[in-house]
Amino acid sequence: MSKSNNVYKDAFNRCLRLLDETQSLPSEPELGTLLGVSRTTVRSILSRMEETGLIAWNKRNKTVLRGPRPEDFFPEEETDSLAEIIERSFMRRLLAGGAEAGMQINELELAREIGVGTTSVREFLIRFSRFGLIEKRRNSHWVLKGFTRAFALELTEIREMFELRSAAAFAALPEDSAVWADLDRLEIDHRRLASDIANRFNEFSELDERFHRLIHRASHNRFIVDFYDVIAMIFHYHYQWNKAEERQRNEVAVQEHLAYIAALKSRDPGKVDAACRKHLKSARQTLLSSIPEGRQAQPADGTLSGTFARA
Amino acid sequence: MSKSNNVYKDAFNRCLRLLDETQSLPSEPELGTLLGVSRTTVRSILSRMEETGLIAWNKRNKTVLRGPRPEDFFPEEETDSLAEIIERSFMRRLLAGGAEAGMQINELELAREIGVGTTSVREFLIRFSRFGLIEKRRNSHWVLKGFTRAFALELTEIREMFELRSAAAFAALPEDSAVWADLDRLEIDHRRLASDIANRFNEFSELDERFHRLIHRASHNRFIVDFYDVIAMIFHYHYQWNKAEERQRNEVAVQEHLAYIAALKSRDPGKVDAACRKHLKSARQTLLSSIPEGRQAQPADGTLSGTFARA
DNA sequence: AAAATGTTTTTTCACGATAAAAGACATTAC
DNA sequence: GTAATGTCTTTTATCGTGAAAAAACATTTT
Repeated sequence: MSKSNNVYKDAFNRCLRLLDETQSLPSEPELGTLLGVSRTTVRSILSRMEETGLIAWNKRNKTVLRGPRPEDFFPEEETDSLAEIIERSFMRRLLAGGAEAGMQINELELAREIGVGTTSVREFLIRFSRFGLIEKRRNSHWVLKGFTRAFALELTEIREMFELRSAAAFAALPEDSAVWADLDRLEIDHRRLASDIANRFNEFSELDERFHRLIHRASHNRFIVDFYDVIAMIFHYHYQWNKAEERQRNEVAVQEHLAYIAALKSRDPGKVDAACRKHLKSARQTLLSSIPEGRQAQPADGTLSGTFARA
Repeated sequence: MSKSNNVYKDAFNRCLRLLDETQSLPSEPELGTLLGVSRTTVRSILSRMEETGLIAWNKRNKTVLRGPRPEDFFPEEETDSLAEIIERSFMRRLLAGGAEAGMQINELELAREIGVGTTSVREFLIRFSRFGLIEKRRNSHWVLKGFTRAFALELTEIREMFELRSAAAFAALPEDSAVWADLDRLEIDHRRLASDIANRFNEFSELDERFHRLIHRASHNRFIVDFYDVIAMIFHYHYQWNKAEERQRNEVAVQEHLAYIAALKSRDPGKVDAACRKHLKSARQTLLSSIPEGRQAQPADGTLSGTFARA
């Protein structure tokens, strides 16, 4: 089957949404930049839009004939990249329980269960290994290290080290740096969210990532910036998984962020340090409380069929 | 061609060296553990040893008939794994010069030049990406970030953060921890090397890695331990590449290590911190001095054929 | 002539296939 | 009955192949 055309389908859907706003589409290169795809893909999109009567296309003229209808869109599930499909599938298994430290991961079986080739699974596992949750035995299988309390503690230890340093670097940035405008924008978004937290509390996770990435970037250190991928990934699944008291947790976090932002704006190293520490401490608590320590217990004779097999 | 049998060949060579020391070989499972391979591979090795008249093999009896001769060994270059071959080849290109920040890396061409399949190259690049020297453009090529001064500074910043913390944790380890014996052994090896530094200075890099890995392990943090892979990789190639004043540099480093070891043994946090800082500072200097800042300059019309192409 | 469109080439992504290596099961030896 | 050997099965490592997507080149339009 070689390669799915999800890049095309996803870009097509995004292009459809663009149609609502304008009378005619821009040039091919411009569309390419806008959608983040090559001109080859842009032309495929335009071809289909012409075929389905969405636009009239003649060279530079791309006139919108009608607005997009629901049936024009490709189904959501066809727009995901293989890597995303594998990651979701893998994480579901990992968090579903019954996946404990020490278990073996079987590439072939994982591939079969998800319905993809082994190569894609192998590449996924290699990429995923940097998150510290799995480990490769040379010439042999992968071993699951488990989403344990130890993992969470090690992760947060580094996070705190990195963020304290980044926050200090942030506060020391010159007055005319562009980051202060970014920070202002974030502050406004935080205030907006805070004022309607009862309804929009689930929008916090996106804001959270934006905020912390901005701070980490101030370190000007690629290892610190890259490490935030690990945190983001863990928190992403953590948010999906642990919905207990979500509203209240996020409400607290928004307030901590606002205090943290104020401290940064004051540019007082002591205040920054204190606000940063306070927020990181409660973030750690939140993460730790979501890890049931009792998960280690398991039926001793479990015929663990599936991807994760007893070692 | 599917898969080379380098695991077998490498294990065979190592097994040959074992032959020199004993009259008869141990059981198959035991040999497997000793060589770090499966019994399947052990049996292939024994088969060949029987065929070439090295041993007489009858079930449990594996009598050594003669010592190994040079022609019994497989050639060194056939014992390397594909991953090693690709890494060496890639690093040679990277350090050979003409490889600057911003250049594109072409999987297909790299694969052709090395004479391997694209899959292996892809997997190598994914694994290698965690070192922070290359970066992937989604759905497109890899970009070389370059072995620059900025890279070295970012690397050492993290290293210093991690090692200071690890060293402090090390010194706080209980008296009965096994690490103190490891440290004693390392101290002895350092003294031995110091006493004959004029001849054995090139043995330092191996000792260096052993020492720092021991310290990092005291952090009990997988991210810190794993990060040492980045440092080890960089220093590995750096040692091969920059031979200038190697003897003198290593001589200094050995003495710093000894002072560092003494500080750890004193378990005085202040002394540990000072000794660690001092050594890390000179390590950073060594690394920085080996990066010629002028490497940015390049002929403007360079027809950069090969793996790294102008962006 | 700068920037678009039209066309062709190259590269990336993903698969199935195959030999090497690991692992599991069955049998024999001590 | 434990631990080895002998045999068979499964998994991993690697390649070649082909479609999707990008990139390069050629031509037209403004």
